[in-house]
Amino acid sequence: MSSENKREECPEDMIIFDEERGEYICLETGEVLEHHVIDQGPEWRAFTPEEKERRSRVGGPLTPTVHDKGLTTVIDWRDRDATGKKLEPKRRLEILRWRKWQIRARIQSSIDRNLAQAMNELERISDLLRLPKSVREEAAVIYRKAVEKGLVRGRSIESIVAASIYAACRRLRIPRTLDEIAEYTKAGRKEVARCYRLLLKELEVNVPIADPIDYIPRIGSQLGLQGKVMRRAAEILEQAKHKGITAGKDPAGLAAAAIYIAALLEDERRTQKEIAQVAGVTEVTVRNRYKELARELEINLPPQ
DNA sequence: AAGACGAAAGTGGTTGA
DNA sequence: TCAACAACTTTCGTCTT
Repeated sequence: MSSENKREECPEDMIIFDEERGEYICLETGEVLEHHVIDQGPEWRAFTPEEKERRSRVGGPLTPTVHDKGLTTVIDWRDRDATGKKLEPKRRLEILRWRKWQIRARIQSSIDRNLAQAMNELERISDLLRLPKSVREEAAVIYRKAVEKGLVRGRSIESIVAASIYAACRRLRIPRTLDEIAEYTKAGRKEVARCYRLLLKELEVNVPIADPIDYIPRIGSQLGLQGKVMRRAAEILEQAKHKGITAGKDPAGLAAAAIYIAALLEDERRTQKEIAQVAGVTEVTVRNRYKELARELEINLPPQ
């Protein structure tokens, strides 16, 4: 398809994935490169002999988000056989025992039990946040490592799961704030943040520093802004980064401020309040950041 | 009436002795 | 472990559109 060609034409670092809409967007041209990419699920074509070998077995794809990697058989709860006939009482008892045994075997060790529960949590939170599959799987891998290292002992599964999700988002550069994730946990922001720091320290999970530019497509699309506004905002942030005035600042706040300025310049004005709300910061922060950006970069704002 | 502005005081997290 | 510190928030009165 031509959209694939377009994506190749675009320089790598200028492509941004807007996971809200499932689109790849080029920051240079603002062009939508690929529509409706919901997530990158397993690819079922096999190109090499080994791949064929790996994929020839029956069953779903192996996936780390199911605690046993999706390999269990589930015995139906209905007391009927494959043809739908009711089972004989004796046979029924046998099946009952079998079912019980299978459940025990499935959730055998404490690690497995832990993972089973954790994966439920992971799915729950990921669903609420509408996270793509790639993040869920990354989070599952991180969580698994945490369990294996015994980091969960003494802490709630939920908060470690939330921390894993946050780490996965950061790794894959899918901007989600800690607050958004912590919102769906009982543990609260503070505890999740502590677990997140623990994960960083104890596992070798390296996380790229949060880039405010990553927040632009999300905030921009939620405000219904045109591509040119987002491009302008990205330019502003790029300049700011070179000037070294972005360090230590909340990336969401910086992105919000850049968008505010860009929207003014492009005659697509949005109020500080609107922007602050979707960016998850206050108006005051948007104000402070945008004043600073305008001053440092000597941007002349149009008179209102 | 709504938006923008900035001062002042409070919060939570980081850093360095 | 404690205090200093920067960034951010909350709140509020004032000015502008």
